[in-house]
Amino acid sequence: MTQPTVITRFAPSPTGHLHIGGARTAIFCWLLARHFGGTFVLRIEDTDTERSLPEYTASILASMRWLGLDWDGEPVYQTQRFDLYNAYIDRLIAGGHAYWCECSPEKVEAMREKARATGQKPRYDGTCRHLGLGPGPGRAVRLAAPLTGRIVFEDMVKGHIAFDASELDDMVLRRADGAPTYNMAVVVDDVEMGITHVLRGDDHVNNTPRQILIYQALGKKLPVFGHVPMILGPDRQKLSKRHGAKAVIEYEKDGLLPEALVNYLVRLGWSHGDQELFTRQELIDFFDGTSLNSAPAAFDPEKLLWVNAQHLRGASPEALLPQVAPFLAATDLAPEAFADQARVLRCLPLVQPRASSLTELADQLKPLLSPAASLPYDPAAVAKACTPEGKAHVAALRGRIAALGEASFDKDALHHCIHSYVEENSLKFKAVAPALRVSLLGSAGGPDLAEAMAALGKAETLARLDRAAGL
RNA sequence: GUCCCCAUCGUCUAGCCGGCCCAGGACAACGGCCUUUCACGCCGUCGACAGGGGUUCAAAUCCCCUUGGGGACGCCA
Repeated sequence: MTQPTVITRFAPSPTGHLHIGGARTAIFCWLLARHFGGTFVLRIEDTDTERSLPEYTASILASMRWLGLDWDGEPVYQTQRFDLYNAYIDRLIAGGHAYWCECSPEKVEAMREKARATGQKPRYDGTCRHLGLGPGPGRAVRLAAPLTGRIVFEDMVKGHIAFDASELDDMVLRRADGAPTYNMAVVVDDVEMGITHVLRGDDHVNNTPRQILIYQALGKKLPVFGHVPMILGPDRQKLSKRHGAKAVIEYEKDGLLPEALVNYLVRLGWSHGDQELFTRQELIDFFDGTSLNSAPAAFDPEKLLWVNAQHLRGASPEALLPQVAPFLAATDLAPEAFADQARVLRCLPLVQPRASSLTELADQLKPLLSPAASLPYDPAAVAKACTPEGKAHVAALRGRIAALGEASFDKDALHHCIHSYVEENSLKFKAVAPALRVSLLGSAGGPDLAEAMAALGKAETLARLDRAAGL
Protein backbone atom coordinates (compact mmCIF):
# COMPACT_ATOMS: atom_id res chain seq x y z
CA MET A 1 0.00 0.00 0.00
CA THR A 2 1.21 3.44 -0.85
CA GLN A 3 0.46 6.43 1.31
CA PRO A 4 -1.95 9.01 -0.07
CA THR A 5 0.15 11.59 -1.82
CA VAL A 6 -2.40 14.37 -1.75
CA ILE A 7 -4.01 15.82 1.34
CA THR A 8 -6.12 18.92 0.88
CA ARG A 9 -8.24 20.90 3.26
CA PHE A 10 -11.06 23.37 3.24
CA ALA A 11 -10.86 25.82 6.13
CA PRO A 12 -13.87 28.09 6.43
CA SER A 13 -14.48 30.58 9.21
CA PRO A 14 -17.93 30.14 10.72
CA THR A 15 -18.77 33.82 10.44
CA GLY A 16 -21.49 33.33 7.84
CA HIS A 17 -23.15 30.78 5.60
CA LEU A 18 -21.15 29.02 2.90
CA HIS A 19 -21.19 31.36 -0.07
CA ILE A 20 -20.42 30.86 -3.72
CA GLY A 21 -16.74 31.73 -3.54
CA GLY A 22 -16.05 29.47 -0.59
CA ALA A 23 -18.05 26.69 -2.17
CA ARG A 24 -15.95 26.82 -5.30
CA THR A 25 -12.73 26.70 -3.30
CA ALA A 26 -14.10 23.72 -1.39
CA ILE A 27 -15.04 22.00 -4.65
CA PHE A 28 -11.54 22.48 -6.06
CA CYS A 29 -9.92 21.09 -2.90
CA TRP A 30 -12.31 18.18 -2.79
CA LEU A 31 -11.83 17.41 -6.47
CA LEU A 32 -8.05 17.50 -6.19
CA ALA A 33 -8.12 15.03 -3.31
CA ARG A 34 -10.64 12.74 -4.96
CA HIS A 35 -8.85 12.80 -8.29
CA PHE A 36 -5.62 11.60 -6.74
CA GLY A 37 -7.29 9.24 -4.31
CA GLY A 38 -6.08 11.41 -1.46
CA THR A 39 -7.64 12.88 1.64
CA PHE A 40 -9.88 15.91 2.01
CA VAL A 41 -10.15 17.38 5.48
CA LEU A 42 -12.36 20.05 6.91
CA ARG A 43 -11.06 22.54 9.41
CA ILE A 44 -13.22 25.11 11.13
CA GLU A 45 -11.25 28.29 11.73
CA ASP A 46 -13.19 29.64 14.65
CA THR A 47 -10.46 31.50 16.49
CA ASP A 48 -12.31 34.77 16.07
CA THR A 49 -14.63 34.17 18.97
CA GLU A 50 -16.33 37.52 18.42
CA ARG A 51 -17.71 36.68 15.01
CA SER A 52 -17.80 32.88 14.98
CA LEU A 53 -21.17 31.30 15.60
CA PRO A 54 -21.96 27.57 15.99
CA GLU A 55 -25.03 27.88 13.78
CA TYR A 56 -22.80 28.99 10.93
CA THR A 57 -20.65 25.91 11.38
CA ALA A 58 -23.80 23.80 11.17
CA SER A 59 -24.93 25.69 8.09
CA ILE A 60 -21.58 25.29 6.35
CA LEU A 61 -21.51 21.56 7.05
CA ALA A 62 -25.07 21.24 5.76
CA SER A 63 -24.18 23.05 2.54
CA MET A 64 -21.12 20.87 2.06
CA ARG A 65 -23.25 17.76 2.45
CA TRP A 66 -25.87 19.11 0.09
CA LEU A 67 -23.20 19.79 -2.53
CA GLY A 68 -21.95 16.26 -2.06
CA LEU A 69 -18.52 17.31 -0.81
CA ASP A 70 -17.78 14.57 1.65
CA TRP A 71 -14.83 15.13 3.93
CA ASP A 72 -12.58 12.56 5.54
CA GLY A 73 -12.57 12.17 9.29
CA GLU A 74 -14.10 14.57 11.75
CA PRO A 75 -13.93 18.33 11.25
CA VAL A 76 -11.11 19.96 13.21
CA TYR A 77 -11.91 23.01 15.32
CA GLN A 78 -9.11 25.45 15.91
CA THR A 79 -10.49 26.66 19.22
CA GLN A 80 -9.81 23.17 20.59
CA ARG A 81 -6.17 23.27 19.66
CA PHE A 82 -4.79 26.33 21.44
CA ASP A 83 -2.38 24.20 23.50
CA LEU A 84 -0.94 22.83 20.31
CA TYR A 85 -0.39 26.27 18.81
CA ASN A 86 1.18 27.55 22.00
CA ALA A 87 3.53 24.59 22.13
CA TYR A 88 4.77 25.50 18.66
CA ILE A 89 5.07 29.16 19.63
CA ASP A 90 7.11 28.23 22.70
CA ARG A 91 9.39 26.17 20.51
CA LEU A 92 9.86 29.16 18.23
CA ILE A 93 10.74 31.42 21.16
CA ALA A 94 13.16 28.85 22.54
CA GLY A 95 14.82 28.63 19.16
CA GLY A 96 15.21 32.38 18.90
CA HIS A 97 12.74 32.64 16.01
CA ALA A 98 10.20 34.60 18.01
CA TYR A 99 10.19 37.10 20.84
CA TRP A 100 7.92 38.75 23.38
CA CYS A 101 6.76 42.25 22.55
CA GLU A 102 5.27 44.80 24.91
CA CYS A 103 4.37 47.43 22.35
CA SER A 104 0.72 48.36 22.67
CA PRO A 105 -1.53 48.17 19.62
CA GLU A 106 -1.82 51.96 19.82
CA LYS A 107 1.93 52.37 19.70
CA VAL A 108 2.20 50.04 16.71
CA GLU A 109 -0.60 51.85 14.96
CA ALA A 110 1.27 55.12 15.45
CA MET A 111 4.32 53.56 13.82
CA ARG A 112 2.28 52.50 10.83
CA GLU A 113 0.68 55.90 10.56
CA LYS A 114 4.08 57.52 10.50
CA ALA A 115 5.33 55.13 7.83
CA ARG A 116 2.25 55.72 5.71
CA ALA A 117 2.74 59.45 5.98
CA THR A 118 6.23 59.19 4.53
CA GLY A 119 5.11 56.89 1.74
CA GLN A 120 6.59 53.82 3.37
CA LYS A 121 4.87 50.48 3.74
CA PRO A 122 3.21 50.45 7.16
CA ARG A 123 5.00 47.96 9.40
CA TYR A 124 6.14 47.23 12.92
CA ASP A 125 9.67 48.50 13.49
CA GLY A 126 11.00 45.67 15.67
CA THR A 127 11.42 47.71 18.84
CA CYS A 128 11.21 44.74 21.19
CA ARG A 129 13.16 42.35 19.05
CA HIS A 130 16.40 42.57 21.02
CA LEU A 131 14.99 43.44 24.41
CA GLY A 132 14.97 39.84 25.56
CA LEU A 133 11.57 40.25 27.20
CA GLY A 134 9.81 37.36 28.90
CA PRO A 135 6.11 36.65 29.13
CA GLY A 136 3.97 39.21 30.89
CA PRO A 137 0.56 40.81 30.89
CA GLY A 138 -0.26 42.65 27.71
CA ARG A 139 2.64 41.06 25.87
CA ALA A 140 2.32 39.41 22.50
CA VAL A 141 4.74 37.13 20.67
CA ARG A 142 6.19 38.20 17.37
CA LEU A 143 8.12 36.34 14.71
CA ALA A 144 11.73 37.44 14.25
CA ALA A 145 11.42 37.64 10.49
CA PRO A 146 14.43 37.78 8.20
CA LEU A 147 15.23 41.38 7.29
CA THR A 148 16.59 40.70 3.81
CA GLY A 149 16.21 38.22 0.99
CA ARG A 150 13.42 37.06 -1.27
CA ILE A 151 10.56 34.78 -0.46
CA VAL A 152 9.59 32.87 -3.56
CA PHE A 153 7.14 30.11 -4.32
CA GLU A 154 5.61 28.39 -7.32
CA ASP A 155 1.88 28.85 -7.22
CA MET A 156 -0.25 26.09 -8.75
CA VAL A 157 -2.37 28.61 -10.55
CA LYS A 158 -0.37 31.81 -10.76
CA GLY A 159 3.08 30.43 -11.30
CA HIS A 160 6.17 32.15 -9.92
CA ILE A 161 5.50 34.65 -7.13
CA ALA A 162 8.18 36.56 -5.25
CA PHE A 163 8.15 38.94 -2.31
CA ASP A 164 10.95 40.97 -0.83
CA ALA A 165 11.55 40.12 2.84
CA SER A 166 11.74 43.82 3.57
CA GLU A 167 8.07 44.06 2.72
CA LEU A 168 7.16 42.00 5.73
CA ASP A 169 7.36 42.93 9.36
CA ASP A 170 7.57 40.89 12.56
CA MET A 171 4.04 39.61 12.61
CA VAL A 172 2.25 38.72 15.81
CA LEU A 173 1.98 34.96 16.36
CA ARG A 174 0.28 35.03 19.71
CA ARG A 175 -1.97 37.77 20.97
CA ALA A 176 -1.72 39.35 24.38
CA ASP A 177 -4.75 37.32 25.42
CA GLY A 178 -2.93 34.10 24.60
CA ALA A 179 -4.81 33.25 21.43
CA PRO A 180 -2.78 32.39 18.34
CA THR A 181 -3.14 34.54 15.26
CA TYR A 182 -4.58 33.27 12.02
CA ASN A 183 -1.28 32.76 10.20
CA MET A 184 0.25 30.87 13.11
CA ALA A 185 -2.71 28.57 13.57
CA VAL A 186 -2.97 27.86 9.87
CA VAL A 187 0.65 26.84 9.55
CA VAL A 188 0.59 24.66 12.64
CA ASP A 189 -2.56 22.94 11.46
CA ASP A 190 -1.36 22.46 7.92
CA VAL A 191 1.87 20.96 9.26
CA GLU A 192 0.12 18.76 11.81
CA MET A 193 -2.48 17.54 9.34
CA GLY A 194 0.13 16.81 6.72
CA ILE A 195 -1.51 19.06 4.13
CA THR A 196 0.27 18.71 0.80
CA HIS A 197 -1.74 21.18 -1.26
CA VAL A 198 -3.08 24.46 0.02
CA LEU A 199 -5.69 25.66 -2.47
CA ARG A 200 -7.39 28.82 -1.33
CA GLY A 201 -8.71 32.19 -2.41
CA ASP A 202 -6.68 34.86 -4.08
CA ASP A 203 -7.03 37.11 -1.07
CA HIS A 204 -4.48 34.94 0.70
CA VAL A 205 -1.51 35.42 -1.61
CA ASN A 206 -0.20 38.11 0.66
CA ASN A 207 -0.43 35.77 3.63
CA THR A 208 1.59 33.12 1.88
CA PRO A 209 5.04 34.71 2.28
CA ARG A 210 4.24 35.26 5.96
CA GLN A 211 3.26 31.66 6.37
CA ILE A 212 6.33 30.52 4.50
CA LEU A 213 8.42 32.42 7.05
CA ILE A 214 6.74 30.46 9.82
CA TYR A 215 7.32 27.16 8.01
CA GLN A 216 10.97 28.09 7.71
CA ALA A 217 11.28 29.12 11.35
CA LEU A 218 9.68 25.79 12.25
CA GLY A 219 11.99 23.93 9.88
CA LYS A 220 9.06 22.36 8.09
CA LYS A 221 8.61 21.41 4.46
CA LEU A 222 6.35 23.69 2.42
CA PRO A 223 3.15 22.42 0.88
CA VAL A 224 2.21 23.31 -2.68
CA PHE A 225 0.28 26.57 -2.70
CA GLY A 226 -2.42 27.51 -5.18
CA HIS A 227 -4.46 30.68 -5.20
CA VAL A 228 -7.66 30.78 -7.16
CA PRO A 229 -8.96 34.17 -8.25
CA MET A 230 -11.99 35.68 -6.65
CA ILE A 231 -15.41 35.39 -8.16
CA LEU A 232 -16.76 38.76 -9.24
CA GLY A 233 -20.37 39.84 -9.37
CA PRO A 234 -22.13 40.35 -12.72
CA ASP A 235 -21.09 43.99 -12.33
CA ARG A 236 -17.46 42.83 -12.05
CA GLN A 237 -17.31 44.04 -8.47
CA LYS A 238 -16.08 41.78 -5.73
CA LEU A 239 -18.63 39.13 -4.93
CA SER A 240 -18.75 38.79 -1.19
CA LYS A 241 -21.26 38.07 1.48
CA ARG A 242 -21.61 41.76 2.19
CA HIS A 243 -22.22 42.57 -1.47
CA GLY A 244 -25.33 40.49 -1.97
CA ALA A 245 -23.67 37.23 -2.99
CA LYS A 246 -26.04 34.41 -2.40
CA ALA A 247 -25.24 31.65 0.03
CA VAL A 248 -25.37 28.06 -1.12
CA ILE A 249 -28.50 27.41 0.94
CA GLU A 250 -30.33 30.07 -1.02
CA TYR A 251 -29.64 28.31 -4.28
CA GLU A 252 -30.92 25.16 -2.68
CA LYS A 253 -34.13 27.00 -1.85
CA ASP A 254 -34.32 28.36 -5.39
CA GLY A 255 -34.53 24.84 -6.75
CA LEU A 256 -31.02 24.31 -8.05
CA LEU A 257 -29.60 20.82 -8.33
CA PRO A 258 -26.40 20.42 -6.31
CA GLU A 259 -24.62 18.73 -9.20
CA ALA A 260 -25.55 21.66 -11.42
CA LEU A 261 -24.22 24.24 -8.97
CA VAL A 262 -21.01 22.23 -8.66
CA ASN A 263 -20.76 21.96 -12.44
CA TYR A 264 -21.27 25.69 -12.93
CA LEU A 265 -18.92 26.73 -10.15
CA VAL A 266 -16.13 24.48 -11.34
CA ARG A 267 -16.28 26.03 -14.78
CA LEU A 268 -15.68 29.42 -13.21
CA GLY A 269 -11.92 29.42 -13.35
CA TRP A 270 -11.32 25.94 -14.65
CA SER A 271 -11.89 24.31 -17.99
CA HIS A 272 -11.53 21.06 -19.82
CA GLY A 273 -11.36 22.08 -23.45
CA ASP A 274 -14.78 23.15 -24.67
CA GLN A 275 -16.77 20.88 -22.40
CA GLU A 276 -19.52 22.67 -20.49
CA LEU A 277 -21.46 19.88 -18.84
CA PHE A 278 -19.87 17.40 -16.48
CA THR A 279 -21.04 14.59 -14.28
CA ARG A 280 -19.50 14.38 -10.85
CA GLN A 281 -17.39 11.43 -11.94
CA GLU A 282 -16.10 13.28 -15.01
CA LEU A 283 -15.08 16.16 -12.79
CA ILE A 284 -13.14 13.80 -10.54
CA ASP A 285 -11.55 12.17 -13.56
CA PHE A 286 -10.55 15.41 -15.26
CA PHE A 287 -9.65 17.75 -12.40
CA ASP A 288 -5.97 17.37 -11.68
CA GLY A 289 -5.18 20.90 -10.51
CA THR A 290 -4.04 22.13 -13.90
CA SER A 291 -6.02 24.30 -16.32
CA LEU A 292 -6.94 26.64 -13.50
CA ASN A 293 -7.46 30.18 -14.73
CA SER A 294 -5.47 32.95 -13.09
CA ALA A 295 -7.92 35.72 -14.01
CA PRO A 296 -10.98 36.49 -11.91
CA ALA A 297 -14.33 35.36 -13.29
CA ALA A 298 -17.72 37.04 -13.12
CA PHE A 299 -20.70 35.13 -11.82
CA ASP A 300 -23.48 34.75 -14.39
CA PRO A 301 -26.86 33.68 -12.93
CA GLU A 302 -28.29 33.06 -16.40
CA LYS A 303 -25.71 30.51 -17.34
CA LEU A 304 -26.09 28.85 -13.97
CA LEU A 305 -29.78 28.43 -14.74
CA TRP A 306 -28.95 26.97 -18.13
CA VAL A 307 -26.56 24.46 -16.60
CA ASN A 308 -29.26 23.58 -14.11
CA ALA A 309 -31.79 23.06 -16.88
CA GLN A 310 -29.39 20.71 -18.63
CA HIS A 311 -28.92 18.63 -15.51
CA LEU A 312 -32.66 18.64 -14.90
CA ARG A 313 -33.25 17.23 -18.36
CA GLY A 314 -30.61 14.59 -17.98
CA ALA A 315 -31.80 13.37 -14.60
CA SER A 316 -33.90 10.25 -14.18
CA PRO A 317 -37.43 10.78 -12.87
CA GLU A 318 -36.59 8.43 -10.01
CA ALA A 319 -33.70 10.61 -8.93
CA LEU A 320 -35.76 13.76 -9.32
CA LEU A 321 -38.74 12.54 -7.35
CA PRO A 322 -37.33 13.08 -3.85
CA GLN A 323 -35.81 16.36 -4.97
CA VAL A 324 -39.05 17.91 -6.27
CA ALA A 325 -41.08 16.64 -3.33
CA PRO A 326 -40.38 19.62 -1.06
CA PHE A 327 -41.12 21.98 -3.90
CA LEU A 328 -44.44 20.29 -4.60
CA ALA A 329 -45.25 20.56 -0.93
CA ALA A 330 -44.59 24.29 -1.16
CA THR A 331 -47.20 24.73 -3.90
CA ASP A 332 -50.91 25.10 -3.18
CA LEU A 333 -51.44 21.52 -4.30
CA ALA A 334 -53.08 19.30 -1.70
CA PRO A 335 -50.66 16.62 -0.44
CA GLU A 336 -52.95 13.86 -1.83
CA ALA A 337 -52.34 15.25 -5.31
CA PHE A 338 -48.75 14.08 -5.35
CA ALA A 339 -49.04 11.11 -3.02
CA ASP A 340 -49.26 8.77 -6.02
CA GLN A 341 -45.56 8.37 -6.80
CA ALA A 342 -46.15 6.30 -9.92
CA ARG A 343 -48.19 9.13 -11.37
CA VAL A 344 -45.60 11.78 -10.49
CA LEU A 345 -42.99 9.55 -12.10
CA ARG A 346 -45.10 9.37 -15.27
CA CYS A 347 -45.57 13.14 -15.38
CA LEU A 348 -41.98 14.14 -14.66
CA PRO A 349 -40.56 13.38 -18.12
CA LEU A 350 -43.20 15.62 -19.69
CA VAL A 351 -42.07 18.69 -17.79
CA GLN A 352 -38.34 18.03 -17.47
CA PRO A 353 -37.46 19.64 -20.81
CA ARG A 354 -39.58 22.64 -19.94
CA ALA A 355 -38.17 23.68 -16.57
CA SER A 356 -34.88 25.16 -15.49
CA SER A 357 -35.28 24.74 -11.74
CA LEU A 358 -37.07 22.47 -9.31
CA THR A 359 -39.37 25.37 -8.51
CA GLU A 360 -40.44 25.60 -12.13
CA LEU A 361 -40.67 21.83 -12.31
CA ALA A 362 -43.10 21.75 -9.41
CA ASP A 363 -45.05 24.59 -10.96
CA GLN A 364 -45.44 22.80 -14.26
CA LEU A 365 -46.33 19.57 -12.54
CA LYS A 366 -49.33 21.24 -10.95
CA PRO A 367 -51.77 21.04 -13.89
CA LEU A 368 -50.83 17.39 -14.34
CA LEU A 369 -51.22 16.38 -10.72
CA SER A 370 -54.16 18.49 -9.73
CA PRO A 371 -57.41 16.48 -9.25
CA ALA A 372 -59.94 17.03 -12.05
CA ALA A 373 -62.33 18.72 -9.67
CA SER A 374 -59.89 21.44 -8.67
CA LEU A 375 -57.96 21.96 -11.92
CA PRO A 376 -57.70 25.71 -12.45
CA TYR A 377 -58.61 27.13 -15.85
CA ASP A 378 -57.06 30.11 -17.55
CA PRO A 379 -60.12 32.23 -18.53
CA ALA A 380 -58.43 33.76 -21.54
CA ALA A 381 -57.48 30.34 -22.91
CA VAL A 382 -60.97 29.00 -22.26
CA ALA A 383 -62.58 31.90 -24.05
CA LYS A 384 -60.34 31.47 -27.04
CA ALA A 385 -60.34 27.69 -27.42
CA CYS A 386 -63.60 26.40 -25.99
CA THR A 387 -65.87 27.53 -28.77
CA PRO A 388 -69.05 25.52 -29.51
CA GLU A 389 -67.17 23.85 -32.34
CA GLY A 390 -64.16 23.10 -30.21
CA LYS A 391 -66.31 21.61 -27.49
CA ALA A 392 -68.11 19.44 -30.01
CA HIS A 393 -64.77 17.99 -31.13
CA VAL A 394 -63.78 17.34 -27.53
CA ALA A 395 -67.10 15.61 -26.89
CA ALA A 396 -66.62 13.39 -29.92
CA LEU A 397 -63.07 12.63 -28.92
CA ARG A 398 -64.23 11.82 -25.42
CA GLY A 399 -66.27 8.96 -26.80
CA ARG A 400 -63.38 7.50 -28.72
CA ILE A 401 -61.01 7.85 -25.79
CA ALA A 402 -63.51 6.16 -23.50
CA ALA A 403 -63.63 3.25 -25.92
CA LEU A 404 -59.91 2.66 -25.54
CA GLY A 405 -58.97 -0.29 -23.38
CA GLU A 406 -57.24 0.32 -20.06
CA ALA A 407 -54.29 -1.76 -21.27
CA SER A 408 -53.77 0.19 -24.48
CA PHE A 409 -54.14 3.60 -22.88
CA ASP A 410 -50.72 4.78 -23.93
CA LYS A 411 -49.15 7.57 -25.89
CA ASP A 412 -49.20 5.84 -29.26
CA ALA A 413 -52.78 4.64 -29.00
CA LEU A 414 -53.96 8.07 -27.93
CA HIS A 415 -52.03 9.74 -30.67
CA HIS A 416 -53.60 7.41 -33.19
CA CYS A 417 -57.02 7.94 -31.65
CA ILE A 418 -56.86 11.72 -32.05
CA HIS A 419 -55.41 11.66 -35.53
CA SER A 420 -57.82 9.13 -36.93
CA TYR A 421 -60.66 11.34 -35.71
CA VAL A 422 -59.04 14.30 -37.42
CA GLU A 423 -58.57 12.41 -40.68
CA GLU A 424 -61.97 10.80 -40.78
CA ASN A 425 -63.57 14.20 -40.48
CA SER A 426 -61.16 15.90 -42.87
CA LEU A 427 -60.04 18.27 -40.19
CA LYS A 428 -56.75 19.85 -39.26
CA PHE A 429 -55.22 18.81 -35.99
CA LYS A 430 -55.08 22.52 -35.26
CA ALA A 431 -58.86 22.63 -35.24
CA VAL A 432 -59.21 20.26 -32.31
CA ALA A 433 -56.00 20.63 -30.36
CA PRO A 434 -56.58 23.94 -28.57
CA ALA A 435 -59.94 22.94 -27.13
CA LEU A 436 -58.64 19.54 -26.14
CA ARG A 437 -55.62 21.11 -24.50
CA VAL A 438 -57.55 23.62 -22.45
CA SER A 439 -60.10 20.98 -21.44
CA LEU A 440 -57.36 18.68 -20.35
CA LEU A 441 -54.79 20.98 -18.77
CA GLY A 442 -56.60 24.26 -18.18
CA SER A 443 -54.26 26.48 -20.16
CA ALA A 444 -52.78 27.07 -23.58
CA GLY A 445 -49.29 25.73 -23.00
CA GLY A 446 -47.74 22.51 -21.84
CA PRO A 447 -46.71 19.03 -22.91
CA ASP A 448 -47.85 16.91 -25.82
CA LEU A 449 -51.53 15.97 -25.51
CA ALA A 450 -51.22 12.23 -26.12
CA GLU A 451 -48.39 12.04 -23.63
CA ALA A 452 -50.30 14.10 -21.10
CA MET A 453 -53.35 11.85 -21.31
CA ALA A 454 -51.22 8.73 -21.02
CA ALA A 455 -49.56 10.14 -17.92
CA LEU A 456 -52.91 11.19 -16.45
CA GLY A 457 -54.47 7.78 -16.97
CA LYS A 458 -57.86 6.98 -18.40
CA ALA A 459 -60.05 7.77 -15.42
CA GLU A 460 -58.45 11.15 -14.77
CA THR A 461 -58.47 12.04 -18.46
CA LEU A 462 -62.19 11.35 -18.79
CA ALA A 463 -62.96 13.14 -15.56
CA ARG A 464 -61.21 16.22 -16.83
CA LEU A 465 -62.96 16.14 -20.20
CA ASP A 466 -66.31 15.76 -18.48
CA ARG A 467 -65.72 18.67 -16.17
CA ALA A 468 -64.53 20.83 -19.05
CA ALA A 469 -67.69 20.06 -21.03
CA GLY A 470 -69.51 22.33 -18.63
CA LEU A 471 -67.30 25.34 -19.30
C1' G B 1 0.88 55.51 -0.65
C1' U B 2 3.58 50.57 -0.87
C1' C B 3 3.51 45.51 -2.39
C1' C B 4 1.24 41.30 -5.00
C1' C B 5 -1.85 39.44 -8.87
C1' C B 6 -4.64 39.79 -13.44
C1' A B 7 -5.95 41.43 -18.72
C1' U B 8 -9.33 36.96 -25.65
C1' C B 9 -16.67 38.33 -27.78
C1' G B 10 -21.60 41.66 -22.78
C1' U B 11 -20.39 36.87 -19.63
C1' C B 12 -17.75 31.81 -18.90
C1' U B 13 -13.81 30.20 -21.76
C1' A B 14 -10.36 27.34 -25.93
C1' G B 15 -5.90 28.75 -27.86
C1' C B 16 -0.89 31.06 -24.97
C1' C B 17 6.99 26.06 -25.03
C1' G B 18 5.10 31.73 -32.01
C1' G B 19 2.91 29.93 -37.85
C1' C B 20 -2.84 25.00 -38.51
C1' C B 21 -6.35 31.59 -35.56
C1' C B 22 -8.42 37.63 -40.63
C1' A B 23 -9.22 33.51 -33.21
C1' G B 24 -12.96 28.03 -31.69
C1' G B 25 -16.99 26.48 -28.10
C1' A B 26 -20.88 27.82 -24.43
C1' C B 27 -24.52 31.46 -21.99
C1' A B 28 -27.19 35.80 -23.38
C1' A B 29 -29.26 38.61 -27.67
C1' C B 30 -31.26 38.41 -32.62
C1' G B 31 -33.23 35.64 -37.10
C1' G B 32 -35.00 30.96 -38.97
C1' C B 33 -36.50 25.66 -38.96
C1' C B 34 -39.42 22.00 -36.31
C1' U B 35 -44.44 22.12 -34.08
C1' U B 36 -51.36 21.53 -31.58
C1' U B 37 -49.34 25.11 -27.60
C1' C B 38 -45.19 26.28 -24.29
C1' A B 39 -40.63 24.39 -24.20
C1' C B 40 -36.59 21.11 -26.03
C1' G B 41 -33.81 20.51 -30.28
C1' C B 42 -31.52 22.06 -34.86
C1' C B 43 -29.49 25.95 -38.30
C1' G B 44 -27.66 30.81 -38.73
C1' U B 45 -26.35 36.17 -37.35
C1' C B 46 -24.06 39.73 -34.09
C1' G B 47 -19.68 39.80 -31.22
C1' A B 48 -13.09 39.82 -28.51
C1' C B 49 -6.95 39.11 -28.68
C1' A B 50 -7.02 46.77 -23.60
C1' G B 51 -3.24 50.47 -25.84
C1' G B 52 1.80 51.41 -27.33
C1' G B 53 6.61 49.84 -28.22
C1' G B 54 9.93 45.96 -29.21
C1' U B 55 12.03 40.59 -30.59
C1' U B 56 10.99 37.62 -35.15
C1' C B 57 10.43 35.83 -41.89
C1' A B 58 5.97 35.28 -38.61
C1' A B 59 2.82 37.31 -32.04
C1' A B 60 -3.49 36.49 -29.10
C1' U B 61 0.84 33.59 -28.05
C1' C B 62 7.78 36.03 -25.94
C1' C B 63 9.87 40.97 -23.56
C1' C B 64 9.08 46.17 -21.85
C1' C B 65 6.00 50.35 -20.80
C1' U B 66 1.15 52.52 -20.20
C1' U B 67 -3.80 52.02 -18.93
C1' G B 68 -7.53 49.44 -16.55
C1' G B 69 -9.26 45.90 -12.85
C1' G B 70 -8.69 43.02 -8.41
C1' G B 71 -6.27 41.84 -3.80
C1' A B 72 -3.30 42.83 0.47
C1' C B 73 -0.83 46.01 3.93
C1' G B 74 -4.53 44.09 11.75
C1' C B 75 -2.84 41.51 18.67
C1' C B 76 -9.66 39.70 11.56
C1' A B 77 -9.92 35.29 9.15
